[in-house]
Amino acid sequence: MTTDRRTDPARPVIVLFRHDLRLSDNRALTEAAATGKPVVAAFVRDDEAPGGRPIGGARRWWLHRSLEAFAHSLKSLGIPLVLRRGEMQAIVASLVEETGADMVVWNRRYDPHGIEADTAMKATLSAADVRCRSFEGFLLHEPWRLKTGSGGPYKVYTPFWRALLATGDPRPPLPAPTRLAAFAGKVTTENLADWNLLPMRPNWAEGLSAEWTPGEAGARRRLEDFLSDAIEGYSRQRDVPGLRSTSRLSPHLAHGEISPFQVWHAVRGLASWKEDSDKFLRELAWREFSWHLLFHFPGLPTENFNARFDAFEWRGDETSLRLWQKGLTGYPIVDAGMRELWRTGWMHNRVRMVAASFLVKHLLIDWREGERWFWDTLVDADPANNAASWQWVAGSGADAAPYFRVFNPVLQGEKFDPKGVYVRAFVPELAKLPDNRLHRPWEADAATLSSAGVKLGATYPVAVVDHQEARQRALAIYNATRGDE
DNA sequence: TTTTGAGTTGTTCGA
DNA sequence: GTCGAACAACTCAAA
Repeated sequence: MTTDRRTDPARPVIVLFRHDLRLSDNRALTEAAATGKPVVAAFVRDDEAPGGRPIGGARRWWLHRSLEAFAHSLKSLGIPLVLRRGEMQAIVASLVEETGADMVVWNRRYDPHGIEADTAMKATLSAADVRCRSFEGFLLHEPWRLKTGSGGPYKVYTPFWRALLATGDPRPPLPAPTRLAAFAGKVTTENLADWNLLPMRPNWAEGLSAEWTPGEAGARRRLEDFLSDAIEGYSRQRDVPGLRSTSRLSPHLAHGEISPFQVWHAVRGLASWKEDSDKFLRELAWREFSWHLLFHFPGLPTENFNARFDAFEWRGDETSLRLWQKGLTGYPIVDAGMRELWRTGWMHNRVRMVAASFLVKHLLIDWREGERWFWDTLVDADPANNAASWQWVAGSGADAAPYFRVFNPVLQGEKFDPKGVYVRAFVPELAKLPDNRLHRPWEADAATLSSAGVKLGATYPVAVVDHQEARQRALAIYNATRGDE
């Protein structure tokens, strides 16, 4: 990969940005700075190119804001951000042509389309005698490096985690470059506004704006807040959706506004709260595991990891799918989660499991439908975590939940949101119900309902399925799927 | 090659 | 109310 080919110091180096919209701990950028060559910074978007998967609505909003922030940071170093979209290979070839660059650097991607596109790009560039260098930065461990004793990829999380720990601490993060040589020539850029990433009418992004600050500075602040406010007690409180007890770093990581190296070392460096920081680092390692799986099983977002599930007879019930999407299932914890997702572009992890399990096991709707909905609505949607987690819940995935594990939405609600802080925030029409009926409004007597202003079937839906019946149905079908093959 | 131990996140039932 | 067992086998990872 690395050649000894010399480059001409007067000719520029192109730095490609994709999922790494940050200045600090950005190896490609640091290496470019170290050459002393003039730098051309380009964000190239190929999700809409053939073979790509267009990013969803929530990520479009995020990307717009993140690019604004990133362009601003680069500008403070005297470098404009060039925006292009299309096929990676063609765009970069034309950038080389326009600028006379003799070197291109980037941080690696790990999704199947990204790998393919970058491989093709590299071949084109190398054939044209342009020096290429690619770097790590999105993942702590290159997915091809961690192997089981017999040389294969890991399919179970715990051995993966142990192997990850056994390789020692990942490299420390790099500081942001303090100076970059600007490229004197003119490079045309597309207009961010022309990408139409922001929703217009209706503007559903207000809730997203209220919750998130996309960009490197926002990511850093989120990490600092987490370290000062929430890491202590994380192992116990992370499951309580009514507390701000998780890091909420996922969308920042997905866009590369912060790197896993930065997160790892910030948390690893904490002297106290060992149990809590370990627990959190295990979560970070789940992200690694999902990408490891996607790398080795590129079909993960669309195909059952466990082929036995190909015979599973999902119900294609459009009506209940819509109710689930809108947060109108009649189960308060599920509805709160789905509405949090719609309003803020994010959902608490515990509630993701409950809501996902509900779609798959109570409604018997194909996990791919859920995956698609999350892809469109999550600001942190990525092909690895989203697919791996859905398959995990469905039981078709690697190291998956056993089929008989059917979350009871009432018990989950009462256990993790006992005071109803979460449900009341997102399902205000139930807010006046007492705690002991909040997660099971159908058991409230008429007086309680009426004094709370709740009329089932009118102000809040009647449950779309009965838990016990749905559970029995799921167990029967899952059971049948297991045997015959 | 064979064997062995283990495997994120739960629910329900009956003692 | 609390507690332990059953739920079911299967596959993975490593010795």
